[in-house]
Amino acid sequence: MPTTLFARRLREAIGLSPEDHGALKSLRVTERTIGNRELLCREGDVARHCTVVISGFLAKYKIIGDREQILALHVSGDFPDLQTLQLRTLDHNIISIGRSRIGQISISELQGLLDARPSLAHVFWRETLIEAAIFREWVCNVAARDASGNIAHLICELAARLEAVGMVQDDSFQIPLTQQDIANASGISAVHVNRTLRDLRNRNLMSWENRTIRLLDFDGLKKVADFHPDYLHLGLRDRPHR
Amino acid sequence: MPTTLFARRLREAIGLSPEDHGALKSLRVTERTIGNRELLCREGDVARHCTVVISGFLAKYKIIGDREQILALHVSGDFPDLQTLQLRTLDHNIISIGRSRIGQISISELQGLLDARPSLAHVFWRETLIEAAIFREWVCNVAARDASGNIAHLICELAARLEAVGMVQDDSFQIPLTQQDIANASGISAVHVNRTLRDLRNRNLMSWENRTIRLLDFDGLKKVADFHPDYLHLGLRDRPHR
DNA sequence: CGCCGCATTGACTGCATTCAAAAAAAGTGG
DNA sequence: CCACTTTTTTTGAATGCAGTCAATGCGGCG
Repeated sequence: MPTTLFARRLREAIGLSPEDHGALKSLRVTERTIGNRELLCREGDVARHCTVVISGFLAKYKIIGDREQILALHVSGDFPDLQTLQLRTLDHNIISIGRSRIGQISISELQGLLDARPSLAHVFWRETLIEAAIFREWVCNVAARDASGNIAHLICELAARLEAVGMVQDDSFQIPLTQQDIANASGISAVHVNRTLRDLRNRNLMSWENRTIRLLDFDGLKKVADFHPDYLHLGLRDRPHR
Repeated sequence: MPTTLFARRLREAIGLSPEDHGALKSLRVTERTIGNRELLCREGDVARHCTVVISGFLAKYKIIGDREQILALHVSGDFPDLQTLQLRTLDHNIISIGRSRIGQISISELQGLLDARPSLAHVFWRETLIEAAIFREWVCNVAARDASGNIAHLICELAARLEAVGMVQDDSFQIPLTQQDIANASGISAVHVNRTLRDLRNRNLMSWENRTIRLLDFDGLKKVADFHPDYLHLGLRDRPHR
């Protein structure tokens, strides 16, 4: 059950085989709720289980000097810490933004499943590659785009990823991020984030009230962001070679 | 032969098994030289072979508006495009900086080897995870560090990665990057890169002449960069779980 | 020898940061 | 449910770091 959204996204993208789907569903998953700003794991930790996001948002971040740099956001159906299957120690912190529900799978059990089903291992490897592609785009965001492009891109990406798991309705979706979080993600000061959001609002591209983002003009927003969703590899067009 | 440096790095890090090492060496590799600024592959391409860097430097980049954002640098022993084993189309360009020598392996042959040897597939997956960790640190660089920290970190990372394949001698190593390249990598203007390098030089942390970087005070440079090499997962300390 | 790409420096500009303070919203406990 | 506290958002004003523009110097290569 907790891996349903993950399977859904994969089915759209690569046509996950029934056997692999079944194997996924057979995993024993312990559900847990974590509160707002609660730390799921810490830099230097040695992980014992692997996490899947059931609902809510997780953020990866590192402390750099006096800044708290957000490196990635994870939504329902994501596996934020696949890394721990191969690399012993975590090199970043993971926190919940808002209240989240997660599933935890024992690493050894998952390891066993992947050994038994190499095709499933490939699916997880593929996830890692997509996460890397998202990091690359994130680098472009913070390094090359101006404030409005940067933030618009962040919103477009979240919209596309939430859409892929059916969490966008009426061009709207919920996010519990504060403007300070956006600042920590984009490398822009919180004050300037506020001004930039006002700008996007005034141009009738989007609204953001009550933790709900509404895409008033998604095409316009994509244009500002220079957003091309190919890097998310969500569509059927981009199946793996096998 | 062309995978020797790759194997060397892995042996240090995870104690690559003799069988996997042998399997790697058995791969048929076509060597090629590519000239300075020559494009190895382009965004949107469908790759037919997988690349290993034998010598020289490759850079991944994307065009964002009027900027050319460098996303990653690859040195001897790296596989820059493992992604193509799982994701059909490239989402970035790869170029040679300076003259490079690369090896090309047919994707289907490599795919076959990985299917036959799941433990080797794990090794490549692990490589992907480390690349992702490097991207995360890159995000910190461009988003959270100031100009001198950013550039110092870039140099520290290159030093550590080149050291791992034995390409640092006398605290010195060769790089063919121009200051404009550093600018494209770090999101800083070329003029400011120049000033920042002068600053690092004046503080007797490093020198950079004739395409050779000399680490005059590596510890001091690490301090400026806030460099902690753990994320590179180079040491024996961080073996995978299996 | 002359060209061209790269590095270097100065002067000016401007965008984003910082500081500060008020308004609004959200959370908390009686 | 209301009063109180805390967090978040919003705005203004001043500052400063890094960007742009432009000119010169340097060095390698044909």
